[in-house]
Amino acid sequence: MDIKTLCLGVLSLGEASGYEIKKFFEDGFSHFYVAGFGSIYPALAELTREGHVTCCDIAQEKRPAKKVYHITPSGAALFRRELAQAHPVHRVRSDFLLQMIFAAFMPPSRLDEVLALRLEDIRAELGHIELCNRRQDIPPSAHFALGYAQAVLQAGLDYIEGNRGVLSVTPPNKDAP
Amino acid sequence: MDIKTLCLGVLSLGEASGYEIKKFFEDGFSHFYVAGFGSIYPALAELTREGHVTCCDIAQEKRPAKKVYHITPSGAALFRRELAQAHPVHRVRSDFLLQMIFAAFMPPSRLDEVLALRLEDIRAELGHIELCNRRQDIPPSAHFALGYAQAVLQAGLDYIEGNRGVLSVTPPNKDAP
DNA sequence: CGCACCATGTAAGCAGTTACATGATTCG
DNA sequence: CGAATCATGTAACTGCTTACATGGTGCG
Repeated sequence: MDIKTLCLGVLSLGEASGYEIKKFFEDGFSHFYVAGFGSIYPALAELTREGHVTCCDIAQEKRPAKKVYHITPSGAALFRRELAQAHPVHRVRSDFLLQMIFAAFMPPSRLDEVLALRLEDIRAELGHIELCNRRQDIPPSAHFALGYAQAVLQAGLDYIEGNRGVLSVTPPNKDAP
Repeated sequence: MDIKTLCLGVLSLGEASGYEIKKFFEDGFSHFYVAGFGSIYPALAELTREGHVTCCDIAQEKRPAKKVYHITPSGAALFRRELAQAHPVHRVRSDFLLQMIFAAFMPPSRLDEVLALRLEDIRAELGHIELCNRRQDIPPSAHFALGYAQAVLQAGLDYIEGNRGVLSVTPPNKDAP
């Protein structure tokens, strides 16, 4: 699923501008998909050229004009075809886990820092998801996706808290030796 | 962490050829890192030019000659610096969860297929990890990373099995209306 | 006899990120 | 008064994937 398909997906839920498409993913789905303006705007331009979406310039008071995109029947058909074909890939690219493999080459204080940073990130993402779960403008199945992300993040959090002990080669000295 | 750093990491555990570096990640760590030959070989060549690794041509009987790489002190220092700097990013890019958001645009049979494919992938990865966990040639902290991956995969599996019901918009008709 | 494994490398291509450019409004 | 939000876009860059090229060994 490339970014063009993703734009078609969001637009099949309703009209939106490029800016709003980015926000759609940022607010809650950022855990499993991130896209920048540098990808979204060119994708929308191409989809327009291909006739899969149409575009209306909307002037606004007290803020910049925006371009609102609508999906066309050809776009909707393309999106369904894409959904029917795509293999459900789920790719993880974790510098964190890579760092853990090589934990022995880090000073203990740095190891603590890395774990703290990861826990912080997980907690932030969990908070994000909780907020997003209250949204009414997303399809019911999106809550399934959010629940999945939540379950997986929580499992990671619990794992770190329960097993960080195995990383410290030198356990905190019990008492006077 | 780019691929050059990763190669330094593997070589700081012991000498290896490009082929063996790829296998190191493939056998067990493929869940959170994948690299192809097209990345590894050029990375090793560059590290050699920079003096961070050295290379010995080793002829073998009944199989092709291989190039065994050794890390140099400058390479080891570079790797430690990299470990001390890198933010522990953990990025997920899931077509599967994206497809779930838009599940309403898929025929029910296709939805079943997608879920089955995902469950299959998870089970395969869990099996992979279990095998790798028995390896003796990896540092103890690598088992922490493997355990993390295992916990997270298991949580995903349980979530799908426990919550796939919410995806079917049309519950099996109770009885005659 | 074909396929998988061992083993290395090059070159083209692509998807996405980062940085740059612009500018009004609103909030602390 | 600086920062964040709203809003769109281009261009360079980069890091990785894919395909191509080569060739012996061993298994079913």
